[in-house]
Amino acid sequence: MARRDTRELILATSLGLFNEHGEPNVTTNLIADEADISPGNLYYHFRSKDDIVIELFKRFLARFQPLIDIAADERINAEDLWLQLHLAFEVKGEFRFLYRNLADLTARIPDLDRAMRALLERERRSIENLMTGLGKSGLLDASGVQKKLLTQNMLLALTYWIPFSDLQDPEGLEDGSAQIYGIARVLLMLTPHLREPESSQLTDIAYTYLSRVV
Amino acid sequence: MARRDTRELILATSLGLFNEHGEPNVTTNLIADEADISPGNLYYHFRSKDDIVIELFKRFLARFQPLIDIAADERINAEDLWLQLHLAFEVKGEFRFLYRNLADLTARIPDLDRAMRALLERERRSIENLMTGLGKSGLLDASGVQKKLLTQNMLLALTYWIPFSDLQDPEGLEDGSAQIYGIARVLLMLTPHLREPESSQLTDIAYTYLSRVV
DNA sequence: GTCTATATCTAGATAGAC
DNA sequence: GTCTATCTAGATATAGAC
Repeated sequence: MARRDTRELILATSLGLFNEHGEPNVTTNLIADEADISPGNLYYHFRSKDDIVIELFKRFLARFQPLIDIAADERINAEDLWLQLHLAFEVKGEFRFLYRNLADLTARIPDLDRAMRALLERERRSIENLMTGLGKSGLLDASGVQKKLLTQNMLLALTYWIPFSDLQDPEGLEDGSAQIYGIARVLLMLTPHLREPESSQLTDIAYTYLSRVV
Repeated sequence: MARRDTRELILATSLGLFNEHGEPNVTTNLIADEADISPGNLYYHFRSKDDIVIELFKRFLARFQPLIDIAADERINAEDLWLQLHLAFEVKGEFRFLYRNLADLTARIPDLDRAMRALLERERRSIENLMTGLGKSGLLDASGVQKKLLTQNMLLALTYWIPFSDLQDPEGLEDGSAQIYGIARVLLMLTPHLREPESSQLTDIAYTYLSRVV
């Protein structure tokens, strides 16, 4: 098999196994076995197991980073917000192993630690930008402290809803229903602080999508 | 040293190290070293490392279980709710290693998996009881779907705020400020759905406590 | 590029003396 | 009850043939 193909095969296999069993529970031998290659071959393509994790993280970042840069723009309507959340949860679901063992992975791999901290910070700023935009439009009614707590609550849901859901109902992530719940969850945090009619509009949109999976 | 003392010493040392470094990163040799005993002695008192984890979980449960049984009662005033949340976050902070590696610990230790699932379910019901009580008193204004999402959001924060906070600011858990934020965070989810004057009352209480740490 | 065989290392756990 | 010494298993990673 061509060099490129095997490398991609290893990555795809690793991602699947990592997501299913958790990264610490997946050995390099298992990856090789599942990919129908030898352990030695795996180490021809990757220097270490951490190297695989780092490469997967890069792929995740390439997909995810653009999504939060969009939100840094000023105005955003309800449909856009939904779509953006949808894409965000979708990508995080595809790379959910990263969030399942976040603390240990960052403790073990300094590069990942830096990158993940930076990413969380960007996400936080992205949410702040969103709220600032809503505030300027006179749509958001919340004090400074409320905004701060609200931001952290949304970030918490954006970070840990996927692992939390995985814990209780792993299948929900496969069929996409868990992602829908995640979106609705984040929107519900926001709507009580929005002025009408936007609050009701966003609530309606959330309910419409929710009705597909409930 | 008496049998009892050494056993307790091992547990206390393990808890400290687990919380600080994460359970997977703490070896039995390190525990023994830190406790100034031999590895062999450790295995005289505990059959396995998992045994230590299970015993610590039992201690956690003995502290935590009573807290959520209180909430299952009908009426609860704002001060009680605050106190209950405070105690809950305090205990979870003391045993935070359990939540940092929740998925892997439950995957590895079947007894812990069952117990943790049962605990999460009890917590969920406890929150539902709280909201049902508030609804009966005419204080809570939320639809069925909203209640469900709100419940899950609160449970998410109750489960993952501690690890999330640990990730960003480990010291906040030592001085207790992270716990205060956790409480305010959960209360803020609830207040937008409460009728006046209870909503404002609860918000004021949250702010009062928050002002101590901001 | 890929394989088989193996080195290395570390963790959990045990044996047996004291 | 506690120690020292050691076993064993399993994981990452490498060496060298093909």
